[in-house]
This record gives sequence, structure tokens and C-alpha cells, in this order.
Amino acid sequence: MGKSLKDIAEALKVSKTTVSWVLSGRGDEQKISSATQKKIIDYAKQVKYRPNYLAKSLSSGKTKTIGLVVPFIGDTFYAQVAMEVELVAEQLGYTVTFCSSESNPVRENNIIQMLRSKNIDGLIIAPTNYAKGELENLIQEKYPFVLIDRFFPELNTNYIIIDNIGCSYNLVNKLINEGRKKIAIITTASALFTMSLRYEGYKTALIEHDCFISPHLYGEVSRNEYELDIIRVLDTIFDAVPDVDGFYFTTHYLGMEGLRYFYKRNIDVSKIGLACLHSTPSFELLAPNMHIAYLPIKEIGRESVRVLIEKLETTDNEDEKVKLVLPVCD
Amino acid sequence: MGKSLKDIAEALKVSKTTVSWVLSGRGDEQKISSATQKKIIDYAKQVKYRPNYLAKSLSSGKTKTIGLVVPFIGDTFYAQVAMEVELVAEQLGYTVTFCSSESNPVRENNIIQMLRSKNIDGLIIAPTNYAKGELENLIQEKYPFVLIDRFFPELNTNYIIIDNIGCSYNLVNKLINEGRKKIAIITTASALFTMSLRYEGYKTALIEHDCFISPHLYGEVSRNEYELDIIRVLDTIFDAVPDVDGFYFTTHYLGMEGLRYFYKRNIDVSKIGLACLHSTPSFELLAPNMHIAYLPIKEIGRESVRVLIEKLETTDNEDEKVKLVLPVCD
DNA sequence: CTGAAAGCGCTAACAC
DNA sequence: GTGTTAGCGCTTTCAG
Repeated sequence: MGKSLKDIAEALKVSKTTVSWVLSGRGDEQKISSATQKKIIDYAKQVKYRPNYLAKSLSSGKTKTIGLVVPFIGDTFYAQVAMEVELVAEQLGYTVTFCSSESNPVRENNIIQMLRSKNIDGLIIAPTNYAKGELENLIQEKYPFVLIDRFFPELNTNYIIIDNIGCSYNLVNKLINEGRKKIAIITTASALFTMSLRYEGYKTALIEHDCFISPHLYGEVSRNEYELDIIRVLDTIFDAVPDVDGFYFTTHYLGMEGLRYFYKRNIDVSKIGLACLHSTPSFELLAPNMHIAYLPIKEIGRESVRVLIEKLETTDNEDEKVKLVLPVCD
Repeated sequence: MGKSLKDIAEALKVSKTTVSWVLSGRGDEQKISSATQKKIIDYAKQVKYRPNYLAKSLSSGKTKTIGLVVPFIGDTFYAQVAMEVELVAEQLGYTVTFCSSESNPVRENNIIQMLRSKNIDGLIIAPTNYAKGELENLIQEKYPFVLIDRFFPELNTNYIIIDNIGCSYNLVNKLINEGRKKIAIITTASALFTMSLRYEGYKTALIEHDCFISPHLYGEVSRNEYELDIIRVLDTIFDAVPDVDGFYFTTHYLGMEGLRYFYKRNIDVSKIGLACLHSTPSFELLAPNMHIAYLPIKEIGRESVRVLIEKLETTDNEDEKVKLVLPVCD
């Protein structure tokens, strides 16, 4: 067990208060003599004093810790966001507690509760579907949090998302400009609202260019079993529309599995129109002609921390919610 | 702010102690009447009582939290380990605080200090090189931790690693059995000791089969700039040994960038001998003939938590260190 | 069966 | 300039 403030105070025959002032850098402010200050600082260093944040937090009411809740920490997208969040948080003097909800709303709710029990100052959440339960509590109790990647239009919260409609629209447009006529969308039902926006962008592009629109060109893959499910989905599309000539994948892991399917079925990916929202490092090699939208991962991470910490450190009660829609490079 | 134990006690006109006992599930043990218990539990539920872990921990000395420190949380390998660690920890009643050292020993040391200040009960660390500074402190202060993925032979610690020599040996053997004569190794200097073991496995296989051994077949890529550096390294090897016919990559991201190089240079990957320790989902498509060793990610995660928590919850002082070398599937 | 009280390590009014 | 003291919310010993 390390030395405590009290130990130092006793050893040096000063009061705990004095030690506390000095060690928290407010010695000058409190006009503690520099002799005393030096004595305390030297001694603290010598005994390797490490403040007990638990006690500090209990007393101050702040933990200087934020929580990051994502659906899958094993997913490259969220892992990269996590990395950025940690980096930026650190610069601002915060640490981060990551949690992975495994896309399970019940787990997500438990995690949120748990984080609050640990007196985390605020939360960054990439919510799973239908997980509005705890979120509504958070709102009601005015607990600071910001949503990323996904959001609920009916909930008045801070959020940082990408321009889903716009970037889907652009991607599909590129396929159309290549001369593709029958473009399928491969998507998932998770994050329902986000995905519906991506669908909207797709559809708008098709309508504007009088393209073939058909429910047969809509493939919905279940999130959990996507590696298997996508095979069924693509088979179905090829059966129903044999001359399908383009595919728009609404997220990276669908793109990856789509490519796997094409390779396995010996479909020449250079002959087919391909687009994907978000990328993985291998796309460039597997399908050089695939159109890709690169998500502003760092920006999402950076902004979410910035917004959250601003909320934390401002006592302003008007609390206008921040709603950011980031543009996507393509 | 939520209700506290005291609030409940006052509202119900019982003592804090009684409430504490009931709410921590030791009502029966303390023979609290079931009427009182019910009254307390119902009221707690009604006011949505959430215990303050900070206070609990300060008082109990345990946070029920473990720290996981990895070099890069954005790396798929560590991200997957993290996921497994979290899952298992949760089952055992612990939460996890992840930190990414960015392969920076100074950062790593700071992180360890910080986690200790937060009274984390124990640590799982995938250490960066030369980071022995804080580790030695931990050992000296008998602070529980387990190393994963990398370790320092001169430090007596718990660790869980893979059979680096054996699996390198096997991979290279497969190339040799294919008839490859001039096999290069592409590796990195980070995690020096681990990588030296992988080199040893490579070399042993070559020696046993009287293969060509040459410093010209050794390519060392710097971790930070590996995307660029590997190009230089591979160019150098091809210059020095134009008839090189096999490549052993000591880790997944090197394998990935190696493939990128071959594709860019129009080298037919089906004609060349390829092996890689650890995989990414695209290898199967990009280079179906590549020999791959699949790391036991889940096992590493699971075992590290298991070992750590066992150390935490056992008061046994003999403290024999656990040194696990996991086999690798190939 | 239940309660009073001390204490975990630190902060911050309020004295002197 | 420095010390006293009362908490923060919970656990736990010891009394009744």
C-alpha cells in the first residue's frame, strides 16, 4: 500500500490540508511558503506518493473518466474510433473506459448503469437498436452523453454522425455514371435508422436517374450471422435478377463478405459495379475498381470527446444539444 | 444525483447498516427479518437506487476492475483479445479499463501509474519493448499482473504467450516441403524478444533442411512506418536474391503489406511460397496458398483474465508465477 | 434482529 | 501561511 496524504502530513508535521494544497498544485494560490512546499514535494517524490483517485473522486464528485460504449470493440471501425477517443481524452486530462455491448441492448443498458455506478463523468455511445431505455433515463437525469455513428431522431441528444444519405447517394451515383443499370443494395437491419438513411441515398440516386428499382435488388443481412447470411442474400438476388450489374454495400464487413462471395463463385469483380461505405485495407487489392467512401474516423473520435468534455466542464444550463453531421470523403 | 444508502435508511427509518446488508445480499446471513428486507428492496427498486462504487471501493479497497494495456487498440489482434477479455471478466464480475500505449514505453509507464492510482485491482499487459521500468516496480510491490503476447525472460512474472518458435518452425517447414529453397523472413524489431523467437523457429527449420541461409533474406521493418518501410525491405531482398522463392511474415500486418507489395509489383502470389503468423480475413482471398498460423486469440484473452483474477482472489502468498505457452493451430 | 460509530483518503469551508 | 473539521457514500466491528 502506498503512502497517503495523511502519512506525509504526519511525517512532515504539517496538516493534511497543506499537503493537499501543495500536491494539487495550488500551493502558491494558497500562499504556502516555498520552503514548506519544497519540503512536501520532495518528500512526496521520495516516498513515491501516488494520490488515490478513488478518494479524490468521492470527495470531488468527478472521476475525470469518460465511458465509451460501442457495439463491437473487435470491429476495426470502432477500434479505431476508440483509439482516437483515448488519445484526445488523454490530452484533455481524461481517461476512457471502453465497453462493448455486443450489439445486445440488454447488455448495453447494464453497461450504462454500471458506468454510472462507477461515477463516470460522461458517456460516448454508439447505440444499438431499440436501446432507448437507458438513454431516456440519461436524458431525464441530465446525464451528459453524446451519441456517435447512430442516433435516434426522436430523441433530443448530442450526436455526431456522418452524412449517410449524401454519401450513399454519391456512391450509387458513381455506379450509375459507370453505366450500371441494375444496382443492388446489400445492407443490414441493425442500426435501423442509420441504415434507412443509407437506403434513402441509394434510392434517391436510382430515382433521379430512372434506374431499375425493385425489392429484388434489396438484400438485408442479419448482423449476427452475416458471414453465412450474405451468401443466401446474394444468391437470392442473382436468382431474381440475373443481370444485376452493381452492388452497393452499406458497410465494410458486408463489402468484405460480398467480395468473398464473388471470389468463391468465380464472379469477376472487375466486371461488376461495386461500391462500399467504409473500407478495409484489403479492398484496394481485392477490388481495385470498387468505389469507397472513407469515413472520418478520427474526426468522429475527436469531436465526440471534444463535445462531451465541453458539456462536462461547462456549467451552462441552457444546454443546446450538439448535432453534428460530418461530411464523408470519397 | 441518485439516492444514497443514507436516504433510504432515513426514509424507511432503519439504519444505514441494515440497508447496506440487505442491498449487498447479506440480509439472511445477518438474519434481517424478511419484512424489513422486502421493504428495503422494494424501496430501493422504486427510487432506482444505484450503489456508488467509488465509495464502495474506497471502503473495501477493491474496485473489481482490471486494466488491459495493449500497444494498439486499433490493431485487430489486440481488439479481439480485448473483446474476449471483457467478456470473460464480466462473467467473473469484473469490468475492464482498456488502454493503448501506442507502443510508447513512456506512455505505457504513465498508463500503468494512472491505472494504479485509480486502484485498479490488477493488470493485463501486452508490453512494449524496454518497458521494464514500471513492470519492475509492479513486481517489487507485489502488484498483480499478467503479461500477454510478449514477455521478458529475465523478469519473473505471470505470462501467457504462444509457442513462437514452434509455430514459426512449422510454417517455414511447410514452405520447405513445398520445395521452396530461398525463404526470406519479414519481421519487425518491436517486441524484440518475441520476434527473436520467431526468427529462431525460422532458422531452425532452414538449418534442419540445409536451406539457403543469408542475411540478405532477413528483412526487418520498423513498426511505425511499416507500410512504407516494407517496400524498401522487399525491394532490397529482391535485389540481393532475385530468385527468392518464399516469404515468411512474422505477423499479420506485415503479411498484408507484403501482399500489397506483390500485387503492386505484379508478382504472382500463387507462384511464390507464402506463410504468415496470424491472419486477417482477406488472406484467404488474396493468397489462397498462403500458410497461416491461427493464433488462439480467445484463449489468450480467456486465460489471462482467469489467471489474473485467480491471483486477485487468492490470498495465498507463495505466488508461484503462471507461465503459459499456448500451442498454435495451423 | 438492528443500530451507532469509526474509518477508507481526499477536499474545502472556515478558523486562527 | 497553516490547521481544524466536516463531509463524500459505503463497510464493518461491536453493542445492544
